[in-house]
Amino acid sequence: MIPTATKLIEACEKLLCEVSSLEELTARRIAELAGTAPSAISYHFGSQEQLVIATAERVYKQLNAERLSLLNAAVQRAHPAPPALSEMVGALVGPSVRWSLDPASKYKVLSHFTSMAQRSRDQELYRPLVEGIEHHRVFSAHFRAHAPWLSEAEVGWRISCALGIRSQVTRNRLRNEVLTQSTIDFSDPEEVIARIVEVVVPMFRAPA
Amino acid sequence: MIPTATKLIEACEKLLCEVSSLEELTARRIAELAGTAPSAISYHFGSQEQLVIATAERVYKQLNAERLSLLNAAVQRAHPAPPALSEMVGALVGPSVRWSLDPASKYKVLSHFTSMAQRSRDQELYRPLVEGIEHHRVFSAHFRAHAPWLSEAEVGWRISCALGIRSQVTRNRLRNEVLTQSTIDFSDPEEVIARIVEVVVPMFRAPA
DNA sequence: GACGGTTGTCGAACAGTGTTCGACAAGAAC
DNA sequence: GTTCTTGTCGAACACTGTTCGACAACCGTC
Repeated sequence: MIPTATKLIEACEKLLCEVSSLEELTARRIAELAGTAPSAISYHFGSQEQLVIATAERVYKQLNAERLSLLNAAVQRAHPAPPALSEMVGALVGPSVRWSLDPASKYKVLSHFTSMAQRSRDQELYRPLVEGIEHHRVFSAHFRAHAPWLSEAEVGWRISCALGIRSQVTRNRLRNEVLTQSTIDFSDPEEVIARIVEVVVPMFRAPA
Repeated sequence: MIPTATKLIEACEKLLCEVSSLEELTARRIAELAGTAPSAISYHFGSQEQLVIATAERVYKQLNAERLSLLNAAVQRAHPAPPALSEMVGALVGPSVRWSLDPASKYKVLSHFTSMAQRSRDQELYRPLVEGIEHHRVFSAHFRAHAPWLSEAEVGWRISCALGIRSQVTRNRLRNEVLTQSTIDFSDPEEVIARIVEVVVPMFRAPA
């Protein structure tokens, strides 16, 4: 017997993947798919918004696990030397880029979630998720081994920049294609990752 | 006598600036502020969504004008030499960064607009605005003078990356503060711009 | 076994949303 | 004077997320 709360999360996740716009995600449809009543959402999660947050949290954990697993694999391969900068950047931005281009992935849960976070009236709800960046600290340590002239904060800033570039390709694909005159194939994740590596690596070079 | 359509745009703009969440932007409030009936929105613009698009378009034009004016000023100052890379990057990302930190600016119109664009069911409505990048072409030309080893498309890609980094600071301020351990004052636009310049300029260096 | 109390489920009702539609008015064109 | 267009308004519609009271199922305690 699956608990209703779990069934709601699973229905919400599935619906978020199918739907092309958040307007199509309604409490009644979630409840129907979960085989329960709409009021069950409020009862178990407080609101529909918090149900979506709980759903996204699960997916985020999977994404971050994939990042760390890629990073660890790179560390193992290069051991005892530190892994190449390009491999670390690839581990950081690779999973999101691949997910965003894979229709079978759960990436749409995340993209819908971030757009919901921006629209919400109660920003506090999102604080715990936004501040959860332990996985980034792991990256920070390895990056510093490659760029000892940068402080931990400076490395953190560059990680943030890399993620900003990643968002630009996963969110504004159309705009990117216009700006690059379609010379980059933004439907090929490996090419996109290579291009990101190309601009991010120089950020870690020693100052001239 | 101001036409009703104009009054609606102005009311929408004002409301978008005051409001902290898009949920607070309702047809009835817009109509009330404009001194007309809610149905006037559908009559003049087709839908509330299209009214917001028309409102955002006006603001975008002002932002892009400011960018080009900064770029031209830099060109004049440096003439006949090309302006410094840092000044061009500043002209590109500076206006959005300053607006986003100035409560008196109309930046909230734009941030609400982009979050609405992501949620919409009808992406086609936004295509004209997203594809409008003539102002970026002007930047592209000047960047190339500084980095002749890059193709126009490669320069466009770097412009896109710079804008992605910009979005990261204007949208995810909280996350940035955590990642950089509050060593960067993200409420000071000039410091933020300097930090962006610091990571973007190396992207244009010649390959090693 | 009988009894409260907790926990969960359901459906009706509520206040709110954007949009549609028919009625009506003002003005221009003929 | 009539007809057509343009614009405005308010009532109505279908929909939204959430609340609330009724009811059922379970649990521990007497």
